[in-house]
Amino acid sequence: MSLRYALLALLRVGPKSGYELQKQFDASVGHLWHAPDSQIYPELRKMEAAGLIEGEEQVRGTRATRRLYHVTPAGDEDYLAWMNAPLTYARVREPASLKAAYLEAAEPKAAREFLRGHIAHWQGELDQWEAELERVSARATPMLKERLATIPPEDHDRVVAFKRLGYENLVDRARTEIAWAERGLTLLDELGYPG
Amino acid sequence: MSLRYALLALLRVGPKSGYELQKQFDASVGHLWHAPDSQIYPELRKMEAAGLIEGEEQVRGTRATRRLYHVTPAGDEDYLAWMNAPLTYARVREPASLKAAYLEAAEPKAAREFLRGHIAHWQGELDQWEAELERVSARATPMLKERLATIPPEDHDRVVAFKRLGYENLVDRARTEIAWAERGLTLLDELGYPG
DNA sequence: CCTACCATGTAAGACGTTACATGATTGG
DNA sequence: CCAATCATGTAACGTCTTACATGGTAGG
Repeated sequence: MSLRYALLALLRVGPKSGYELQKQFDASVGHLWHAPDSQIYPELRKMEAAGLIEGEEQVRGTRATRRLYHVTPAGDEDYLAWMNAPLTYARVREPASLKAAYLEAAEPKAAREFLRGHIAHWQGELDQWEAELERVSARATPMLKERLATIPPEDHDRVVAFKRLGYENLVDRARTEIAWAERGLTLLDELGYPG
Repeated sequence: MSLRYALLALLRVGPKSGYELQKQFDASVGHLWHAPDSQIYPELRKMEAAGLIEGEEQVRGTRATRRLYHVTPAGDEDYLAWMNAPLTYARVREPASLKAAYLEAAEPKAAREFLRGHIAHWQGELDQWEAELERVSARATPMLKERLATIPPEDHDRVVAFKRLGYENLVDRARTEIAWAERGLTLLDELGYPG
């Protein structure tokens, strides 16, 4: 259900086409909530059917069209209701924990590669999120610029602070995962696993 | 796909019925990977069809039966292949980050409640995982006892160490989430949100 | 006899992934 | 004219959740 609200968050900044949403998704909210193209278009249609957004058919060249979507008052209301409602948490489902808990079944080499891979994965994520955090702090991302342009200057700091908070959650997460996997590697050393 | 390997991990310890798996799931792997009853029975049937496990029909009383499943050599091989293969990581999908990043849209009271709820949620998880970590360290959980009984004593420490490692991942995660949300509350204070 | 527990599912729908599929326009 | 980019989807499949549905047995 969060895809809907991720899309509404972007559309509330200004009207966009499915294609634009798809691109900006990857470059902004996509860091927080990934969604493939094939999910965005159908979801937009569903949201339109539910009256949350309205698409305006626009001509492009001679034959092509594009649908420019904008948020309706009902959509705005729905978004705010979601923001004001408590979040429902999904039960944990952590493949890495599951694997770690039974790691004695893996070959020593595979065990070490698992932990190294874990570090590599989260380091990659961390790099991206830290870079995005930098860009947000510098108010340098296109979406953020567009968004700040629509609100009074005295609110800018607040908006940036919350955006930072969102990314910091992921940065913290990645750092924790890396530190844990490094402790795991130390454990393998202690257990005499070949390095 | 991890459900399959969570079930195999349990069945490798000893043969069990769907019902036993369901109960022990909640009390052991369920902490690492939640699955509802309605998913376990069909998955067991699929695994049997794939030749990974075999079910033995047992009589219970006069009319009732139960299926006791045990792992086949093919199932064992499949499990070890999974343990030795690199883990594929899913893209991030963090509703809490998403919400935090747009928290200026929430009412001040709702913003604070969101962060307090986040702390409450992860504190609840943390309590459970820490308790389980204690039980694992004391080698006091039924599944672990059953498991240790099947392997040579010199391997016990190793098995316990990995089990601890798995739970520590979740403990670390919960602590990080709590610390983050507390920083978020401090931010709200700084922004002059009513408390 | 009755209650708690043992035991096993189905059905509908939401959500997500991967792969496939097509065509127009703009700028060089 | 060709490549990059704009633009919009469908199809098939798998996963997960929620709710519904049924009956037997063991122990007091």
